[in-house]
Amino acid sequence: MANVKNNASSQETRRKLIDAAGKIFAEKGFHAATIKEITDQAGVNLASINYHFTDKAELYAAVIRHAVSLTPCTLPEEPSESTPEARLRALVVHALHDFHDPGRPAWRATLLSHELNQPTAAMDAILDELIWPRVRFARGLIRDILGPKATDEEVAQGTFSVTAQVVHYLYNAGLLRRLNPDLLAAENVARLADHITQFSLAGLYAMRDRGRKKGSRRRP
Amino acid sequence: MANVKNNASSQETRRKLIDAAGKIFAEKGFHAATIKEITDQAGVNLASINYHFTDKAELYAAVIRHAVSLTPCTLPEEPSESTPEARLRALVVHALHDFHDPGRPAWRATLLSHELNQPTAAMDAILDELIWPRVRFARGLIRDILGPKATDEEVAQGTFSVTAQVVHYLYNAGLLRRLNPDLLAAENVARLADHITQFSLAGLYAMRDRGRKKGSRRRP
Amino acid sequence: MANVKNNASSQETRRKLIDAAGKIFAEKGFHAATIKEITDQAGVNLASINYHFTDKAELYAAVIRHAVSLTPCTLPEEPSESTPEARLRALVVHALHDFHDPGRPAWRATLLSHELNQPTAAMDAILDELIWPRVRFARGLIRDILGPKATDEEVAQGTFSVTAQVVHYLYNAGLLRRLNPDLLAAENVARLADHITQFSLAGLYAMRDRGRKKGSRRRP
Amino acid sequence: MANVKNNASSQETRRKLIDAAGKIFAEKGFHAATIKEITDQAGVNLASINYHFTDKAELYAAVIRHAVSLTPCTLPEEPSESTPEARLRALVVHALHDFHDPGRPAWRATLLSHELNQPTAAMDAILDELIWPRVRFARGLIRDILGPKATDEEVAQGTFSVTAQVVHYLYNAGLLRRLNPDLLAAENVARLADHITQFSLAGLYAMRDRGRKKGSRRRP
DNA sequence: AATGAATGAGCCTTCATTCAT
DNA sequence: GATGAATGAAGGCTCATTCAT
Repeated sequence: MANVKNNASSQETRRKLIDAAGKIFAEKGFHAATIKEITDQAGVNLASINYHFTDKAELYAAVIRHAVSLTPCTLPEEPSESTPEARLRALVVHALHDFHDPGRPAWRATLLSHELNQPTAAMDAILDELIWPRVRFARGLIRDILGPKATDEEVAQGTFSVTAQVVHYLYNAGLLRRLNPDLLAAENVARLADHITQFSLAGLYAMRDRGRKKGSRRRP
Repeated sequence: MANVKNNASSQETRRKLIDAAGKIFAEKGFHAATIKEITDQAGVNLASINYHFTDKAELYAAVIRHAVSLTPCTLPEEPSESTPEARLRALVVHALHDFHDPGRPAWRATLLSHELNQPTAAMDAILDELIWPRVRFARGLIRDILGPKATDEEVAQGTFSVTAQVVHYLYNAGLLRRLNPDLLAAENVARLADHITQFSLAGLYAMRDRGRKKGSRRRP
Repeated sequence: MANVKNNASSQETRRKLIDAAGKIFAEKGFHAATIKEITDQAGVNLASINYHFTDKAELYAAVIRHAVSLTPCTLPEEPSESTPEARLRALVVHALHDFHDPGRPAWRATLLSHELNQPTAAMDAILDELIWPRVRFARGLIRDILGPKATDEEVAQGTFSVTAQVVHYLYNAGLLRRLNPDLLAAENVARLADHITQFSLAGLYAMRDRGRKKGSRRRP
Repeated sequence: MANVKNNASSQETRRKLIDAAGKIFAEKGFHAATIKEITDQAGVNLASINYHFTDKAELYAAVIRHAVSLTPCTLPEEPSESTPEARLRALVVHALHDFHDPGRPAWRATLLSHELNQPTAAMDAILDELIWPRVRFARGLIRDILGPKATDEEVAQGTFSVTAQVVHYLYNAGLLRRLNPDLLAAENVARLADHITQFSLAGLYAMRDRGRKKGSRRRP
């Protein structure tokens, strides 16, 4: 009851604070960011943070929660009769766009990758609400592609390779832009998505075929 | 001049400071780490840092430089007549082991990934001495695999996908360990290297074959 | 004008605030007490204090005034023909009970002793309405006991010794309880009152007798 | 080891801080006192408190410890063949002078009475090193005066009455000065000591005599 | 009359840095 | 070269108070 303020103006201030804080935290990290910077950016009083969030740490947690909640778990729902290939491509495209969706605050991606790099208490929420659903979804899809004989380890390996490429794009964008200016250019995202899909499908099919050979050899 | 101390005991203090600082910086990041913590850990006087490194920032830079220097550019020198497959596997295995080499301070990997995530001025050195040589090496290898007709973009894409998997393993180890305890277990690193190699080769071959088809179609 | 609110609900809020404030001020002193604590305890809005009392300081003054008003100057009205001994005992008993009267808020005694220890502007009111009447009453009684020849100084000295014992009991209860658990036990108050009366009477008689001897010597 | 600084200049700063803090804490109490006030008064840097005492609270504790240590337990050692009367007078005079000894910081008495009124963790030290030795000493003396037949309760009661007068003088000096300007004047301390002694002796003798009568009546 | 929101002043504390020895 | 002491700048937080509704 103490921290639940329902007034409209209150919500507005909270929103401004979370916006500003998200930006600054993403730029500088938790410790280097100062609450004065944040409140200045938000155009509110310095003591507002304490009033609305008790604490700098609580504000940070709220920002993370907000960032997570901005990443709805609407995974691409292809008609189940679609080919696994189509579904994989949908997944890759969705992930690549979703994270850098221009409709979302620009700091969302950066902040989350910070948190992944140096987890705080807020990490659990991210894991539960953001990571796990996607991992499960991807595993299901990849199991479909690898076929019924795939072992759990093979599914995990395949998921690892696919998500690795997506995550690399998402989290190491800053570095990659310096290494591959063209590749990362916004207008080329679709081609990169194509590449990831094709590359991964080939890899997965190879896993499946090798599995079959092993299997047929094992059970002649 | 001012910062070059040649005394033996002086060098010893510098070494202790860099060791301690590396560990603490890796754990907490630059801002959250305090120089008192570092000097306590190093067992030296609090003023030593300013004496030997002028600055907290300078100490950090020195630590990064040290970490970089600890990562010599000894890329796997396979006989050039080896098959590209063998050379790719050597690259993957090398990268996976190199980063987590037990002969190096445990904080080296963490610190470098911090720096990649939130670059400071020290980033350029890392890029030049650590990243670029490896990227160039990988690109050369992948160009060999993709064949002479591969475009620059295709080389970059292939390199992206291969390095993505290695980097994912290296930087997101903490997260991955929670998602795939088995996959990341130390004793399974070799199998993961195998998987990455096979998966990537399949992907690269698919790129090559597609390129050929496209090429043959384009120039009949 | 401004501070006189006549509404019934208003008076109710004032009462709740004074009650809560009295308790908290007594526990922690003026500075350590926060108005949030007080309003929480009172179950009213945080801004109420400023609305009803203008100020934290004004609230404190009001609390003190209330505490003083709760200590009516009903001194023991023994029939004047009673022996001085009986009247002294009545005074001691009255003082011992009056202060810790269970019909009064428990914080009254503590708060007043705080104020005596670190006087604020409210001190004058206490002095005028609480202390002086009692001192005058006691002096009158003791003058009766010491007899007409007693000097003003002797009266003051006698009053000092008698009130010292009462005040010691009242203000240093916390400490005394640790030194003399038995002596301070509630059920033994009557015996302590007896003791104080007898002890003091003996002391006063000795003063009187000594005074007479001196006097007879001085005016032979 | 961390907080034990042995340098001469360090000790000097600590002394200046304790002096200033003692004065300010005595004037305003712990919460109302600000460390800026204290460091200004001491003529040292604001951060010195943290350096030497870690904390405002630790500084306060150090001040109390210092005040206690300034009150050596040198109780008046009258030749044991002295009359109890002489020894009682020595005790009273000693207590009255000791506390307000001009050779001691003026804030010592005030500070200790604050602490008695609102005990903090430092209270235990005061009790052990300051209060109890004196209480034991006084009880021994009063038992001598009351004679061998005195019960423990009688000893406690007698001690209560005697110490009440001393304590009243010591702790309520501020108030008493307004009620009895003459009585409390510095030049009259000796006469007050005389009065307390005589008054108390009379009270004690009365206790003794009453005890004897009771005893003789009880065991005829 | 009452309340939730907002504010600004001020306090304690931390910390990197400098100084004197 | 090394150390203990000192310093000032700045940060987070608390709190009494005010404002708008």
